[in-house]
Amino acid sequence: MEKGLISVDRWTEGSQVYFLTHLHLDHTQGLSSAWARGPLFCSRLTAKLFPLKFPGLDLSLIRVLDIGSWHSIFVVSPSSGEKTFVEVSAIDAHHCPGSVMPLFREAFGCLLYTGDFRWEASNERAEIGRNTLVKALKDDVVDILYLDNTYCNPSYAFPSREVAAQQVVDIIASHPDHDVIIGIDSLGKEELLFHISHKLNIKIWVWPERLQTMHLLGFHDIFTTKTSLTRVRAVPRYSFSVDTLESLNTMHPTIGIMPSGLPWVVQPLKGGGSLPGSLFSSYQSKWRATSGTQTEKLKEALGSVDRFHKCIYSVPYSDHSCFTEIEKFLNLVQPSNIRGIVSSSSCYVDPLYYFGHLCRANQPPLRYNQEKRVQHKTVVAAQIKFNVESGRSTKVDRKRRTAEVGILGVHMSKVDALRRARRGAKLAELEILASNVTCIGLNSECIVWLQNTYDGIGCKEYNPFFYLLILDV
DNA sequence: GCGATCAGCT
DNA sequence: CACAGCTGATCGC
Repeated sequence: MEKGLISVDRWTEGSQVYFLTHLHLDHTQGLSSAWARGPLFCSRLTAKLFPLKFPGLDLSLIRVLDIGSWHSIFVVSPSSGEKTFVEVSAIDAHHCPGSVMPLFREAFGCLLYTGDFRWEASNERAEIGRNTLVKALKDDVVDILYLDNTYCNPSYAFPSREVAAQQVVDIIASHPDHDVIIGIDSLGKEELLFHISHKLNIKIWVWPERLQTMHLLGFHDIFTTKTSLTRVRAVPRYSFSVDTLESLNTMHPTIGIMPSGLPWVVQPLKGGGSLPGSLFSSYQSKWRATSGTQTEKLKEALGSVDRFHKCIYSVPYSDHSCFTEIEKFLNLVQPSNIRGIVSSSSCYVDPLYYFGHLCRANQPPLRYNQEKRVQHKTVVAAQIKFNVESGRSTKVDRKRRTAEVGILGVHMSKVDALRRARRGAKLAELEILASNVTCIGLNSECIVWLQNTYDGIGCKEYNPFFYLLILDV
């Protein structure tokens, strides 16, 4: 297969055209504000979000792919020097805002790259996605399907996001006097938060950069950075921990909710399928040990909601397709061949293991433009984002550099400050706040307490405490 | 000094 | 374990 034409979610040198499926960090490794390697195709929404994630990026390099419409891209075969074209369309991947599945058609066939995707069957939006895909494919056969195989195992079974969102609403409603902390990422889960806000008629706190994102996505009223306006806060997932929750509970009754597709093994394993025995054992033993029969009662009451800590609920809200959804998707697409995109997981399963029988590799495929197929020898070399284990150097003893002391005694290096600035946090304002802290009502006891708490938890600017005590004074 | 990359962690 | 992500440290330019 000829390399050097097109890369998807891969940013190394050597391609003529680059595609981004969505703006999650693990798909943009290697992409930076200084990007200059070539035209960058993405969805309209991703293009809109780009300046926030990559300020200073040369926007003239961005090419917008509208969902369902076709674009012709001229490329040059590195080997023969021949000019040829690739047609590309985009299907909504329903993973996070702006996420798309690029569909390529060219002389040698048809390729579909799902990126990360969720293929729900039950709602109107999913129906539109399905119709867009059917229309785009027409009579073409997908020769190679690059598949998001994150949950490509029958063990992974979880409900639609609509159902999971209602489970979250039920949990919050059943804790009317509790504060609520929900762990989210920099992009995604907006509809969950919208559902909560809509059903409970409540605003939702998010951190400042996330509010900017929400505004770009068109949400203008339901999100706030003022903690006094709501008891529901969505915080970065990495600042969400048992320690954080326990600390918050020393001040005010607080529950945590983790929306995630990960630890859900609801259905028993069917014949032929097995996961390594250790895969979930530690996770499961954790909540079994701490919650006992209460967990069972809760599971009965709330379906597949689990509680692995007395104040933390885990809800099966996933932005990736579960096994049965992958199956439905494959029944629809019926590709000639499948390649899994996600290979880093220890429970990686080659999609062919479960879905090989759905492939029509033995059938003579009906290809797009048979004539051109004979004339040109170029193929799309979609470079796949494989997390191949590279020979990593052995561990080196690292000396801990003395950290500089920043605002409020929080350890903050220059690197921190830079990263913070890149994320759009207003460092200067925070410093002013800190220097005038007595003027805005925090007494010295409170500051000492804040310093201790802050250092003790080890979370930095996104720590719920931080905004609780500082930004909303 | 800065960006890229790695290791560690959740 | 790791859905996606942050942080600290090192290395090369």
